[in-house]
Amino acid sequence: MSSNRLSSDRDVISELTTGRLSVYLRCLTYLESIGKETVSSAEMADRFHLNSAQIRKDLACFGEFGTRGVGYNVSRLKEHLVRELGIDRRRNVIIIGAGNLGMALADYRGFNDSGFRIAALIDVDPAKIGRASRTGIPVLPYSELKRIVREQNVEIAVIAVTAGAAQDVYDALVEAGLNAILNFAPVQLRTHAQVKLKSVDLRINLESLSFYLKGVEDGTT
Amino acid sequence: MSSNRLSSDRDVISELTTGRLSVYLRCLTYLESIGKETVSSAEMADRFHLNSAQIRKDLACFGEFGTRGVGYNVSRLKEHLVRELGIDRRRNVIIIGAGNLGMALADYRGFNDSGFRIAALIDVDPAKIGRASRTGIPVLPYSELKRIVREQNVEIAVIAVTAGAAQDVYDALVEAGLNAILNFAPVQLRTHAQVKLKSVDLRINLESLSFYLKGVEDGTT
DNA sequence: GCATGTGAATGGATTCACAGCT
DNA sequence: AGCTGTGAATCCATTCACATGC
Repeated sequence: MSSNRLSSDRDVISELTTGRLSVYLRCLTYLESIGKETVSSAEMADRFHLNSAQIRKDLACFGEFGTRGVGYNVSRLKEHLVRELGIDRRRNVIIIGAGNLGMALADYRGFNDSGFRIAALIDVDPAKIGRASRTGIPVLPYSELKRIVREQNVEIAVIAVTAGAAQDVYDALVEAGLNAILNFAPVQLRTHAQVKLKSVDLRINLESLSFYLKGVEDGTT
Repeated sequence: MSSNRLSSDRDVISELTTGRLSVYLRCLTYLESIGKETVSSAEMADRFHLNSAQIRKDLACFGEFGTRGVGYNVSRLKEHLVRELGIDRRRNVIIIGAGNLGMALADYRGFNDSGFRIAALIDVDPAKIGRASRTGIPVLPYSELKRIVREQNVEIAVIAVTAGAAQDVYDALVEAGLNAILNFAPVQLRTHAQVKLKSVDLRINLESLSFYLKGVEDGTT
């Protein structure tokens, strides 16, 4: 079993696992910033409240990175996760819909941070085109979508339009050659295989909280 | 087996199930709007692509609502889900952090829609206090948090502050008596039992897409 | 005949527990 | 002695398949 297995021979890694990898990365970045050189799975498990075996399993997907009896080297593991997550180079992102949400996302730290760059906002509204977000992300015309994607080497799109427009936008994005899309519109999109879609449904999150409160009221906890 | 079992004797219902209930509700609202009176689980399963048995199981959590050989009565089932999700009455929400994201969320349709009402934005910045979002949600001082929660009968809080401030805000919200919190800050909060927390981590979603793209590049699909 | 409601079977993900390395 | 890496065991969710009732 060669250590430092390359990512290309990884077996399918679940969505849940990759989400946790991001969490680990954030933790490691913090640990590195405070000068910690080594960390054990048990220690990380404490920090979030996770199970240490799960952390070891997650990390072991990519080869053996720890040292028995010692733990993991913080910097080395961090660098490795950065590479595995594919954010060791900058990826260009566009946001479709320059409304409230689109504008807010465009200026959001963490969207314009290591690994990602918002290249443009895109809208159909002539009144918005030519303007820019607070931090200076330009609003470009939807009609130019294909050209923008090509010329700016865009890899990821964020859908921040109304529910009614989302399916058309999704189809156009696929047509424009994008393979990764993050959707904020509250609709069930008819998806295209091969194109990775993640959806964030704000409304559902609120309803889930409401459901919880209802349970408390009814005494079901 | 009494039909129309009351929600109070439901067994624990998973997060995954309740998320789907929201989706079904949205679908039923649509079907009602186009005048459909009856729908089968198979029909709904088609619409999203889900398994019909799963839909039946999800719905059966709350008692028997369908008619064998016929399907579900759209209006009746919808009304029932609304009640089960606890949005048959208005719940007041506050948003902590009147930055880009907080402002966008305050004006977001679906946050100010059947079942929810944004009562206020809350911030520490004196320059923001007293102003309002585009749709008129007022920005109130963080120092008044407790009073606002009490007087406005607030049940849900949304954390839209920086990662650094989020833990303090979380603790203050719990202290103020809130039981349901939606967090947008990219941190692992040290949580308090009994308080329901949902987190939306925008950064993790982007990283997950990046990971997918990385896989495509490496030919792992 | 047709669609629900549900026990039984399957499939995944998490956790346990320990062998193996430092 | 300590901590990783991992098969085995457990837990939870989804799917199958069919008895039940309209």
